[in-house]
This record gives sequence, structure tokens and C-alpha cells, in this order.
Amino acid sequence: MADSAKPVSRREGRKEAAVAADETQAVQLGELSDLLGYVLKRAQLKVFEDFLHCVAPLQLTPAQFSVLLLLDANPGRNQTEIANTLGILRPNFVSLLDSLESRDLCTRVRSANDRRSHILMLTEKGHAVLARAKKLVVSKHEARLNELLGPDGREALLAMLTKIAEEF
Amino acid sequence: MADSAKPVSRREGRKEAAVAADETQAVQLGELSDLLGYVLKRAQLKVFEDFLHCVAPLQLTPAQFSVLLLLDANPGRNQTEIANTLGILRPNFVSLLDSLESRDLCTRVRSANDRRSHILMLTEKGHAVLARAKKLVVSKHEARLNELLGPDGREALLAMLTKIAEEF
DNA sequence: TATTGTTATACTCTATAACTATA
DNA sequence: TATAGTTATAGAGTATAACAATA
Repeated sequence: MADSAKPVSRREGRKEAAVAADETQAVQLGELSDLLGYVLKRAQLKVFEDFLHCVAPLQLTPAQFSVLLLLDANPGRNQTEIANTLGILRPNFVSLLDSLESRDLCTRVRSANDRRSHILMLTEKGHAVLARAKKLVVSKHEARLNELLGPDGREALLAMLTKIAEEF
Repeated sequence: MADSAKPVSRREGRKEAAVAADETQAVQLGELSDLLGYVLKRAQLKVFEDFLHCVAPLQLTPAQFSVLLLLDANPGRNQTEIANTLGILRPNFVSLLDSLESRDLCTRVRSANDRRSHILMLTEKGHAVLARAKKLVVSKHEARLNELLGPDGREALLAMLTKIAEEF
């Protein structure tokens, strides 16, 4: 997303001649501002955009970061297990892993028990990058959210979103 | 989304032999369950999925519904204005509009003032379909969310997401 | 026969450049 | 020259089918 798709905020969209008096009417969101799915998607895009920006020094996408986090918390799992947990289809997980492995952040090792499966592990560099990424996420990304919503607000938001994700 | 990418919920992932005692360890989400962006995305997918299901009789996607809502609330606007407001790029808005217009839900009319621009309007059928869609959204989709979160919870969630979408 | 990782493929979203017709 | 709508195109993300190796 370069800059073009960013939605117009409430007081924009005027033509040159109308800037001073803000003459031209802004487009009304109307009932859209009460549609949870719409606002949810908008908020999600904003949060991902900020995540990307905060972790830019390490060149990690949200998806890549989530894989590293999961490998750290679950050493010795295979591709299917990790992909399923993240809701990523196995075929699509292959290239994601390829990119991480080519950067020496994780490795695939054929399992001794079941030689069909690949055991996934973080490399030393993977651990180091993950540690640095976590620091950036906490100190920059989540810190900004805390600032905007307050610690209580953030907790409440997380609880409601988790409820939707798990029970809806 | 057929069914494959659905994430494994907490107590799954065991091998056949282990089902009874739930022996095989579930993959641990770990810090992922505290990452707002992750939960936000998961919740958004769930909500869109439910929206699609609830409005299935009318064959409207969330994006198409948002366009119809906006045209209803802002008659006489052109493509650029509507697309910008929704955060849709003008080139991508063309085929979206084509599909709505081919179903006789809206029309493009060349503006008399500025013959470059297309004024957008809902057709009679467009108004009717939008009215029916609104009923389905309120009575099925948003009703389910209200049931899950409670009216106060829903309001609080909407307020926080709006804040993120506008100020983050 | 079933499963793991993989390839190939297709469809949707999103993004940019460039054309045309108007201004 | 600048803007509105459009075309073409390219890249992500996501989906399914099918194959080789292994169980």
C-alpha cells in the first residue's frame, strides 16, 4: 500500500476553490461507520501498516513474525502443525518457509521417526532476530496502541477480539 | 475460503492413537495470543465470513454492500469520490462497479457539468436490494455480534476500533 | 490406503503506469 | 497541463488438485 488507497478522512475531498471555506461537502459514511466489519477491517489495515513500519529494520511481515514466534514456543513441530495453527494452508506455507530458511532464520530437518515430515527449528540467527523483533513490537508498536487506548482499553479490546476469533 | 485455512483451536492436533487421553500436545500460541494485530486479523476474517453467510441470499460481498450503502447516503457523487472514501483505488473500483451495474443495482451517468466524470446512483432495484441486505445484516449478522458481546461490549468495541482506524 | 511436503495453478485484492476524453 | 475513468499488468494472499516419498 503506497498511499493511494488511504480513505479520505472526514474533512477532505474539497476542490481547490473551496478549500478556504471548506465548501465542498465531504462524502458521508452514514451507516458504514456503525458496521463492525467495516471498522474492523479498517483498523486491521492500520495496525498491520504500523507493525510493518515498526519492524521494518528487521524486514519481517506480520505473517513471518508469527511463524518465528510459534517456532520459538513450539520447537520440534512439523510444517503441517505450524501452518494449521496459523490458519495457513500447507501449500502456501512452503514459500513462506523458503524465504525464512533462505535468510537463515529457521531450518527444516527430516524427522527420524517419520521421514515424511520436516521438523522446524529456529536457527541461532532466528532467535536473535526474533528477540530484536519482539523488542521493537513491544517498545514501538504495542506501545503506541497502549498510548491510544490505555492499558485497560487495550486489554478489553484484545479480550473482545479473542472472543470473536474463537467463538463467533 | 473453503475450510482448509481455519486455524486449529486450542485442543486439537492430536494423532489418532492419542485422541482418548488427548495425549498429543496442542501447539502453543504463546505470545501470539497477546499480539493485537494477530487477533484483530483473525476476528476480521471471522466477521467477514459471517457477513458473507448472512447476506448470501443477496449475493453481496462486504465491499459491494459498502458501495451500495455509500451511494444511498451520497447520491450524485462520482467514482473517484466514492472510491476514495472507501479506500479503494480508482482502477480497482471500475470492475467492482461493472459488476454492480451489470446486475442493475446502480448506474453511471455522465455529468453535465464535467463530462469526464460519472455520477453514480442506485437504481430502483439497487434500493430494494440494499434495503433487504440491511435487514439481513441487522437481524442476522449484527444480532449475532450483539449476542456474543452484549450491546455495551459491541459499542465499546466499535468505539475503540474507530479510534484505531482514524487516529492510529 | 493415508499423510507430508511440494508443485502447479487459479482467483481475488491490491498497486502502479499509461492511455482517452475531457477540462 | 491536469483530472476522471479506464486498461493493462504485476504482486500479494488464498484456494484446490495432484504428485513423489514415506507410512
